[in-house]
Amino acid sequence: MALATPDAVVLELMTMGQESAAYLADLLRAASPSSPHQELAAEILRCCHRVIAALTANSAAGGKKRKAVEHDSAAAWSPPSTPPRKRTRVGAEAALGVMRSGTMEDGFIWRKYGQKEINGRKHPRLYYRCAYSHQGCTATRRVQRTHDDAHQPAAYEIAYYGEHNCRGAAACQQNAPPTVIDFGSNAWGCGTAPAASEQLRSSSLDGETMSSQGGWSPASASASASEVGFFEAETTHEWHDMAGVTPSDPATEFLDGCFDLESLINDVVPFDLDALLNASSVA
DNA sequence: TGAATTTGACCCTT
DNA sequence: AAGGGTCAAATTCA
Repeated sequence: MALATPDAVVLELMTMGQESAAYLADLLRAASPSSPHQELAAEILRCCHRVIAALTANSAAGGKKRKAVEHDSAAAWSPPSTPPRKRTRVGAEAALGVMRSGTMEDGFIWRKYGQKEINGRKHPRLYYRCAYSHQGCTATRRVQRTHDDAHQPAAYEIAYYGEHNCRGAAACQQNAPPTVIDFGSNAWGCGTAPAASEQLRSSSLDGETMSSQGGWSPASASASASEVGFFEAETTHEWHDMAGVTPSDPATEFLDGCFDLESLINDVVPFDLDALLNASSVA
């Protein structure tokens, strides 16, 4: 699985947006050659082009490269008689994907192996590894509850490390129910298999139990995991509202894509998009 | 009784 | 030295 930096993610999504906008412009042109809405589509195209140009220039200038995950699984599972292995810190930069969700479920079977109080965090950080780790699966994840608002459901920030190369992942994918969003990846692309859910026992996290449904963004559904390394999923509750708005035409699809992109940019990408657009228009 | 979870300690990185 | 990730013995659960 390729590492996806926020810039790369934006670039991918912007490219998709650009293609959608072009398609939208074609549709508008075909429907009504003199439609003033064509200008709007053209404006969207121009914006996409500017962002892509700016991002391309930015990466060409030498953006920070994310460190690759150095999971030495052989050493990690060496018997106690061997010398102590060198533990590799899997910091935030090594995460293959980070998501926020209203649920901790993602369809995989995880085994908790640790819990830690983190400075400045109200809730402990939970450490899980794939239940099929004995098959050599190196996938692990870190779950951090992000806020505890009485008016809002729990939100979790989940960072994924390593890749699922176990049979469990394949089985999971096969059993994915219709509610599942396919990310086009065997690493993330499976949903909540009921059997798996029941094996997931509730953790000690405030006595909470895992939700039986995952909440994934429909807008993210068409993106592969390699394209979206970090995205935001709404809570399950909010999801059902979104589920009713099924993209039925290219225009709606495009707007949904913009919504997804907007949240991604607002919540994830640490740069000022307006400034970026201004800079690229000046250049 | 076996499997999963909890939790304090250990160790690595910064 | 502090913070964070992992180990592994103890505990809990089905």
